[in-house]
Amino acid sequence: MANIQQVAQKAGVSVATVSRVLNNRASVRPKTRLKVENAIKELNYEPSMLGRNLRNSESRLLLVLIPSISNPFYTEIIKGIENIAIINNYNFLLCETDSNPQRENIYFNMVKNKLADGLISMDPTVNMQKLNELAESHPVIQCSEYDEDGTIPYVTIDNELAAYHAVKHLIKLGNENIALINSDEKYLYTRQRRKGYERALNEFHLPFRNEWMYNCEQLDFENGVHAMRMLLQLREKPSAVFAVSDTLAIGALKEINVSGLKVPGDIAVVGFDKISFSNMTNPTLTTIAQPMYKMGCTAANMLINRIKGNKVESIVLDHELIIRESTMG
Amino acid sequence: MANIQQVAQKAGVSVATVSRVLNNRASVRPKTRLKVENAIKELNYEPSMLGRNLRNSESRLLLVLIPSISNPFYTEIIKGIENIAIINNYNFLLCETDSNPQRENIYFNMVKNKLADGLISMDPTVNMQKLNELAESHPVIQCSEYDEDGTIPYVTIDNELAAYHAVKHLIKLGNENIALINSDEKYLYTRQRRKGYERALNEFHLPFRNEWMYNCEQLDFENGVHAMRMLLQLREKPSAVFAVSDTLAIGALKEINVSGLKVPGDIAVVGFDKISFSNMTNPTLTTIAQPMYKMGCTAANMLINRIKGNKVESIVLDHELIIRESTMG
DNA sequence: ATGAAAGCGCTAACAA
DNA sequence: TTGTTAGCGCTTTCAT
Repeated sequence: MANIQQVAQKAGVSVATVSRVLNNRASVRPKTRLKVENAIKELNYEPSMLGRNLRNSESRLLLVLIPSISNPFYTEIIKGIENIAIINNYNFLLCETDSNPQRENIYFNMVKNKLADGLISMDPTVNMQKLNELAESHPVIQCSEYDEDGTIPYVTIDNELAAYHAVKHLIKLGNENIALINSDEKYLYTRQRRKGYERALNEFHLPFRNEWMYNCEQLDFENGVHAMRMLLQLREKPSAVFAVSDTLAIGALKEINVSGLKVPGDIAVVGFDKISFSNMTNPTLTTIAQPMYKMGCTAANMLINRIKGNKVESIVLDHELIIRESTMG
Repeated sequence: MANIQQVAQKAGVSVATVSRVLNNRASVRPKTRLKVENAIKELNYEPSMLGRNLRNSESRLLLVLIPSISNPFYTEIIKGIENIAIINNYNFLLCETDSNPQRENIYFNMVKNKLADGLISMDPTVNMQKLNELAESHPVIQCSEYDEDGTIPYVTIDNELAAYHAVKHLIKLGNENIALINSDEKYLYTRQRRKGYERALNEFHLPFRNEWMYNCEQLDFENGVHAMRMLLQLREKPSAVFAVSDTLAIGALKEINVSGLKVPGDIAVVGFDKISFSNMTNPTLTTIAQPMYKMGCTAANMLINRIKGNKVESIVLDHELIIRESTMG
């Protein structure tokens, strides 16, 4: 593999001139440029980013932390990040942490070791202390889940308001007994969405029962099935369910179906996230859409700004209620 | 940010000794090692991979080409790759090509530019000529889809045999009119699976009709719905459907449901891939499971071997028929 | 417009 | 066991 030296030699110029051609600097005579370009072609030369990166002390690589790549929630956000990254000539590395601190550490170290120029965390299980520590000396942005007390800039939606809208929608349809299938209270968004749920119930003076609030450890299908099974065993069954993720809601849908009840006739269901599969269920799922793509773009832009050394402010984006069959008689 | 020089100075040793400590070389007196370790701690030193990588002329980064990260088909394979990568102290970059040649080029260039040490392609739409070209001078492995005529090593399953098994299963259940919802014939796996379908029909002397073979451009839900709609409009309807992907099959399921027919009572359905959602449908989906995780591990091991300069041979892995509700009365 | 040379941070060959 | 030094491939400053 040829290097810049050999190109310079073959073209009969200095390495500095070759570098100038490579970087499209203006101050090169067209004739010289041509000589260099020919040499590059003849030698099949490809510049090594290893040398360039060391010299410029940058890697042009961004890290994106997610708990699991199989979670469809993240796909659109990632596309947004990718889009902005590519426009700005950055690459990005999708880092699956599996909520495993060791994995997390690998990626934190990549930033510290200059293998990456910055990091976007979308992992709600991330070690906040370590993340804050990293952010002290390196560019870090949080996307979706964030630390209320920390100083790391974030992009998110108003989770409380979104939950409030979802529950209000169910109330307006005439439901009075509304259950909440929620995530673990250790997550900020869980607490925020519960608040929104409670606010809607209070506003309409509806009954509030602890047994209608079910907390799951994971946001997956099985937990949705299980949660719904529990709710259906209650003496006083809910007539509507708000699940804080579509996968949970799809699990609930399945269990309602299995038990012989109908959605939305017997029980209405609202999910959260508008994952692509939420449109493939039977019935299709009413859900809260987050502006995923925009969120990804915003996060990436914030990070790149950070890397450039600029100050960036946190941003709260709008959500939208998507009404589909699971709440339409 | 401190560098190796400053550590050496603070510890009162040479940079070579610091390097030895960093790389756990044996020939360092415990006392000296301690001095260096203290200096590292005091200065909060983190070695720069930029320097190390240039010196070692390696990036320890692997590229994984996929058409779309939102395709659940790839998740388990990726986990396999990740696992092996981490064990061997490699990182990997998930590269979404969107079947866009320009994107593809970015990633090919990363390998040429030494920003990545090798590449695993899982993209059936990849430009085979360019891939073969790259493989001439750089480590490349194909996973799942491959080039029959090329010389690039690959991991895959026996697609023809898998399709044969799926169709035979439907035949054994008493089905005689079996439709095939297939992908585009430009893909090798499409042609291979069609062959398996035809072989099973031939073996049992079953009718073969062109109108029962439906080719889709994309393997998504909407195409499955559409394909099934076409099949249901035929005068002679099939009593069973083999779809070459679960997302297609789930679309077919939906359409059958909408049309008032029952699965498997009226029409039995078999999918392909065993994506996680195939277990969440109603009824659950009979499908062909590929050893995804193993496939990923195998591909990664092959690539790392390639990078080390070893010769590697292509590998064909076993598949498995997973019988679930969509074919069980 | 072009070249010479320093240096980014690290590893390893060689010397001591 | 430790130090000295060259050099990985590139960019950029300073001369010319």
